[in-house]
Amino acid sequence: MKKTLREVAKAAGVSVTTASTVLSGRVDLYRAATVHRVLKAAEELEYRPNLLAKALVQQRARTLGLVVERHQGLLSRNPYIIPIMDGILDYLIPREYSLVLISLQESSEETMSQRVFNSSIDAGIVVAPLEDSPLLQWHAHSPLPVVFVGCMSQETDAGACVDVDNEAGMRSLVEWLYAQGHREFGFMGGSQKQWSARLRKQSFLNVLLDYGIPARQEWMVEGDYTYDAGFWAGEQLLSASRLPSVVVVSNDLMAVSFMELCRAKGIVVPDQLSVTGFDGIDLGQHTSPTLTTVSQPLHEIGHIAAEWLLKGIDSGERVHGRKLLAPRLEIRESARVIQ
Amino acid sequence: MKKTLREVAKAAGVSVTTASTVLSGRVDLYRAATVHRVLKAAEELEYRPNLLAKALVQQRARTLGLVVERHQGLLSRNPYIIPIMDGILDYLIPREYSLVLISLQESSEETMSQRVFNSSIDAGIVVAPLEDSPLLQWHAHSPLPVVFVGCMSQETDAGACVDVDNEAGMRSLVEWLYAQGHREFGFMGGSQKQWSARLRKQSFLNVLLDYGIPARQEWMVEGDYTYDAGFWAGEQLLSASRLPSVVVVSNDLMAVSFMELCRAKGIVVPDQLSVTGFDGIDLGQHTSPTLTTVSQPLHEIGHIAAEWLLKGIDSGERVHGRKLLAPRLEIRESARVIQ
DNA sequence: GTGAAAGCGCTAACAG
DNA sequence: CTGTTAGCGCTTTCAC
Repeated sequence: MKKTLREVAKAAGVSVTTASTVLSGRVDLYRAATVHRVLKAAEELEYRPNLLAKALVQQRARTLGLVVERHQGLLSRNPYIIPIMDGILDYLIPREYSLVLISLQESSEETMSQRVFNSSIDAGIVVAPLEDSPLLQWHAHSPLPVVFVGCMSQETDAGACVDVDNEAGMRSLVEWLYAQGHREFGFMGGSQKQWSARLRKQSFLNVLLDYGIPARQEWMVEGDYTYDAGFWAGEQLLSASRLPSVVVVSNDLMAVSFMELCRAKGIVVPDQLSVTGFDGIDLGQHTSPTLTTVSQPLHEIGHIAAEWLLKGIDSGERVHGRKLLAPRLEIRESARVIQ
Repeated sequence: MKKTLREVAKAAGVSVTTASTVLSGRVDLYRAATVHRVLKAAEELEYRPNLLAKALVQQRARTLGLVVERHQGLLSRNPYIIPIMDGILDYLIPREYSLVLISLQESSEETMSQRVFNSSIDAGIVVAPLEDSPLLQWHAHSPLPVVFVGCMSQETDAGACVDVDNEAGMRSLVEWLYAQGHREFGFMGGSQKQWSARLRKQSFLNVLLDYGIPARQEWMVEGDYTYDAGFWAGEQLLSASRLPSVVVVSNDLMAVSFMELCRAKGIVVPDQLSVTGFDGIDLGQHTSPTLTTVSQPLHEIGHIAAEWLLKGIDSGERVHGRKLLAPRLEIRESARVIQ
């Protein structure tokens, strides 16, 4: 059924070594006639190399693992992962690497070891783990290269992370809002276990501080980045004695549901209340009003993560470094000028 | 560094065979003491089996491939794939199978063989290939089990497909529109190379026929399921001498951009024109107006495809059969009653 | 109950 | 230039 190298070698009348070498492209080592016989035999037999065997002997699976925790629900509920996947794949495909999806239902150390380090991957990309995730202790469990996306690894300098510059993004957004005349800021954050949520909140507060604007407690609420959170955290915020002029929401998904809540309550966005998001997911372009937000170069993040890992795999050197990519302020309809 | 079975065996003072057998769970074959020694050694050495080696010897990689063509662009542009992936993963994870993503930039027979059959998968799930895709000739190239999603395989009875019942879905939608008083139907189809697009269009026409409503040519346009197509195919439709009362769009993505086009042109949906979609992607719930559509049980489709394949792999029998899942009519805001 | 031996399909020294 | 030899780490008859 499935043809092996040995059969090709036999058909070509050469040794397995010769067949292997020729088929791996080092063609100049052999006589043209030999090369030709091998190539022809392989062609005729429709030979397909067994990558498993190759991986075993070379100790290299040519496969990366994309590890996502599912505390936030399914992939469908984490729309920002998809463009990252595209970026990874675009880099991997021409280099003949594969991507396996590792989705952790619960991320105990146990499951992590089982599912992540048992899988035959050469390296991993970990997306947005929570602060207490065992995934952050990756290197304590495995020598495999890893790049963290959407967070900074705890480890002093051993880790590698690529992320959007959350601080710069939040700053540019708030400064822009200030320039539009906003002076009363509400904020809906994400779980403080989420690295990006902490940074965004901190940065928001810093900018307010710079402007000498006090952060009013009843306008500060905390959700968990999920669609549902926009509603329940939103309810809390809207119950304040008075509304701010703008609510800065820490991610797009919550911003979208928060806008829906506003509509349901008869609060017109942006006329009565401005709302902004963060991430730049596609959805924000289709809501009404469209969402003013800070967009992440997600495709590029995936690309860079993959690039670093392949380099690390090839060189055998540890992958480390931190790269913060520039965010882009997307000015759309959900935030308005205050006279 | 990485511990092997041999080291475990040595540490436990048993043979590799014994260690292998014990660790594979057939514990009753050995003396309790032996079992215990092996287990303890494995634990202490933090032994992780090399799945590559296991796969090689068992001729089973415990991996499924999700194959998508990229004629429609990146994954980010095919939002319906994500819930399918979730469905597959939910089935695979507890069964210790992995999922690798195979995204074909161009699907010549060449790349298909290279990328699909070269990858170490035990079976494949092919999502919505075009009519002329070599992927449909899967069995001519490989004995591996495959399930087609979102299309029927050409092969007489050899193939396996799971899909939403496009005909029933379209019928229920059009019948509902008729019941709302609509008599003038426009239609924006997908590429006729796409199986689902053909079915949906045919079914649409059939229902009109049943009602004795003529299909007016200037109200029939064809896009290609992409976001952009909603605009260009939409332009064409809106240039008709007169507008229908409703435009039935063949997928949600085009319906969304078509609604945006209408808004840009000052045509109020649904007051001046009703619009409906098909697929039930999340986006449709967040547009304004929200999109009336026919939703597919995508998670279930993924689940069933994975289930069939694992059964096929285990039994060694060819996977075949066709399963059409019931669609659900989602009545939202974009289509209205005609007095 | 347990172990020796063979081999999955391939690559990589090392001879010749 | 080409072939022989030795494994990669594991499972699996088949003896003992």
